[in-house]
Amino acid sequence: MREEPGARRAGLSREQIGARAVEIADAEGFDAVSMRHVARELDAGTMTLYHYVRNKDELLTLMGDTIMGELLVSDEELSGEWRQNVAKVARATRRAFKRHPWIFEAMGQPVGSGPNGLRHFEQSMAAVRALRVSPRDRLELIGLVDDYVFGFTLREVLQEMYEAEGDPDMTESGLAFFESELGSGEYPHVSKMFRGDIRAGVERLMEEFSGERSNNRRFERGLKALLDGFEANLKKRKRS
Amino acid sequence: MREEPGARRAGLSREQIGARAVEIADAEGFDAVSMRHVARELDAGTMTLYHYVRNKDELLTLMGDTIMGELLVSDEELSGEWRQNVAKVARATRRAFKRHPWIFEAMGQPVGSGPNGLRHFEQSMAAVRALRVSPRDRLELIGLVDDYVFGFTLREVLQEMYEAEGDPDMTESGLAFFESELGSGEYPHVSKMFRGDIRAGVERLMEEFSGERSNNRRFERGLKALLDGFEANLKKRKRS
DNA sequence: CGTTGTCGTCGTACAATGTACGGGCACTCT
DNA sequence: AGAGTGCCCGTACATTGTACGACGACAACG
Repeated sequence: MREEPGARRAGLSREQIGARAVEIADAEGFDAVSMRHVARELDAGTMTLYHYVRNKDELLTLMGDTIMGELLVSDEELSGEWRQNVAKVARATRRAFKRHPWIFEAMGQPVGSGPNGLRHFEQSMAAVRALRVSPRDRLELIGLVDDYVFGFTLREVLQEMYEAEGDPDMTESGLAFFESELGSGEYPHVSKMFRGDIRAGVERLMEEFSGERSNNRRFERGLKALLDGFEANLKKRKRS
Repeated sequence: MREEPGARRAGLSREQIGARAVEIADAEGFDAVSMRHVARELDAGTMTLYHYVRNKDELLTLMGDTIMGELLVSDEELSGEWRQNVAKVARATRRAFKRHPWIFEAMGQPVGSGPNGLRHFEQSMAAVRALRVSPRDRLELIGLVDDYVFGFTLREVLQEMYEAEGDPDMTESGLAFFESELGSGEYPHVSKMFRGDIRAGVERLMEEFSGERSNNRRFERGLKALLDGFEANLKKRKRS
């Protein structure tokens, strides 16, 4: 039940709107985020939203910034060691994205240029403050890490969405497709991985690369590799 | 002009449909890809498409696989050195994604599980065939590289889209927002980068991090860091 | 107190989209 | 000739984003 038409209500705020939209997306999926739905959830008329956002794209941007707010780490957690700091921020980022997997369906809207994006940037800069290199190298490092985390988490989330669709028929037909293609002999290097029983091999591989434990380990190893390589190249350059 | 109703025409194929849809997205943007538009471009009735794809999502998946076909490298380019092979595949991937930036707006649909995705997988496996490690490590490596390339290119493409909107008003207001936020003193580490003139500093930084030359260099350095780190960790593990 | 203007609110209307449904034509096989 | 099969597509409908304009509440001012 809404109030009288024309009534003054405790005015909405952009943050509030963004937060509600995020809740809807979390609960009912990204496609459930329509202007009408968000407005209804806020006990407001649909068109009222348009006094706070220019259009739906801006609402999506708002949602993006809401999430950027979630990947902030409390300042006490940041010590003097840059590697641990970077790792902590990276983990928080992955966690936040995994909490809101639909974020990747909202790509195409700028994410990370809002206020909270700026805060994340500041935090990243703070994380590497003890690293004595040029500002450019600092930027390159945090960009690199962000890119890796983004790519990794995107794949992870898509894979989980795919599995969660729960359509065993789809899984079955996908597996059958895989099996028949593999049998064609066009994929020697892939086939070599599954000596003999293709189906069992694929299932083993899927399992090995999808469990949470396994994903965490791969995430950490990739991050370590990235940081190790970056550090090694730094030292090499300094020496010359 | 279409032919008579009911007329037999050289039947459409899924590949053909996907390719046309990709052309439309390239030329007029992702939002221009509607069932009606694609059908019209193929001189077919709208509903005809539904005999080749279950729904629009499947069309998007088709488009994704079309692009996956573009990031294949000719076999002769793959030598015996795994690092160079991996780098070549990575560059081809980045190039293909940059040719079709809208790909990132189509996320949420599985990309990479179609036939061409499988071919890319095979090619990646072929690229690292000379690396004498366990299959699991091989998989981890190519996954890592794909993730990095994905994340890097995504950021790159979004940034270019943002710049290309060409709305100087938006750029101006963004800059003003940045400037006022920076002035608030809440971002000490970021501010320290721009001693004095914030606006000039931001513009210099934007330029430094957006030119094609600069992006190429960052891409290569990130890739090198990733591979260096991975290789070093391999050796360390083997030694112990 | 009346007038005027501004601001937040929203109902209505419209164009565009995805797609369910059902019917129609050309062709193949019996 | 008749029956079946596989493309083909027009129509219809629900749902979406959003342009337009009206209406009420409040503040400022006379």
